[in-house]
Amino acid sequence: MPELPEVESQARDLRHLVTGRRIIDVWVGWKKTVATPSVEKFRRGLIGRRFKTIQRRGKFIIIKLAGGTGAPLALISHFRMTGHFRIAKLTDSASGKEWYRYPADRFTRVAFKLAPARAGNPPDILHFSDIRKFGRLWLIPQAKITTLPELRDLGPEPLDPSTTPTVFVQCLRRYRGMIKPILLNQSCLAGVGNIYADESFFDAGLHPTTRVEKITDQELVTLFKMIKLNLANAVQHGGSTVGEFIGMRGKPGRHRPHLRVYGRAGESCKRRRNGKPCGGTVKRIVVAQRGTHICPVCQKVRR
DNA sequence: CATTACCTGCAA
DNA sequence: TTGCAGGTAATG
Repeated sequence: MPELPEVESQARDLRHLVTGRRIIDVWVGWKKTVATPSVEKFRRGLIGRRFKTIQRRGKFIIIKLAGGTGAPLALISHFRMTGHFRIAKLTDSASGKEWYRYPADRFTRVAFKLAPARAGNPPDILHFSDIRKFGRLWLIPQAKITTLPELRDLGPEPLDPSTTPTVFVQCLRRYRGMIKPILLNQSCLAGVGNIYADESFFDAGLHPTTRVEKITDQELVTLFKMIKLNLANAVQHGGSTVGEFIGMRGKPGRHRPHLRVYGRAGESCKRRRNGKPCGGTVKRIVVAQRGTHICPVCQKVRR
């Protein structure tokens, strides 16, 4: 579920569903999902604390916790390829031992049992589900959020007004080589992944293998605008959902039909000029070991 | 730079 | 059975 719009959608759902809720138990089914600290400290740190605020940074979700003794803590998540949160009610009467399996989900790696929202209600289970087990969770003091290496080296937020086209262009000028891998490395913008990179290159009429040093400032500004547009539209639609459901209650994102190249190999290009279709066929190539989708008519290779 | 590793499921 | 998947870190 993983690019900025999908993570933003999850963060918003979390905000509505778990803000203020208290964690009363934690189950860890795959130890490596907990990046830091040890599983025991992770459980001890979380139990008894409440979800206070929920923010997104790039593809990370940062949950600040309240309560407990000692330094205030933060729970941080990264979904990588298939991670996502889901919430379910623990209405089963046999809710004792295997509460984390309710409802049945083979892919739950970590589960958080939340105290009932109101007396008399059943507890809720917040599942961190992740088919491929690449997703990670961190529990660290809030004071260390900005120094966590994974967060420290992130570029600016694409949709933040303080991230101007100039900021973007000047950052890219520090690099040389193919534009796509540079854009995907998160250091000039945080949150752009494979789908929205391909869509933005298409909209900007840029071939993803073009070397940055061969791209003019003006073209980079256009690329930046297209990135913002694609991300903002996708956020409006609740993300793109490619494989699994992404909504916290199982609702998929609605942006998929708006994609113009990603996942459309072999189909006709959607671009029209003066009302006439471009006539090209979307092609799948490999750039920096990632599947890449282009229209060979709209996006010319340049050396 | 490119390749490999981390994992599992699914479609061809 | 092979290749592919929304990501990133580690290693030549």
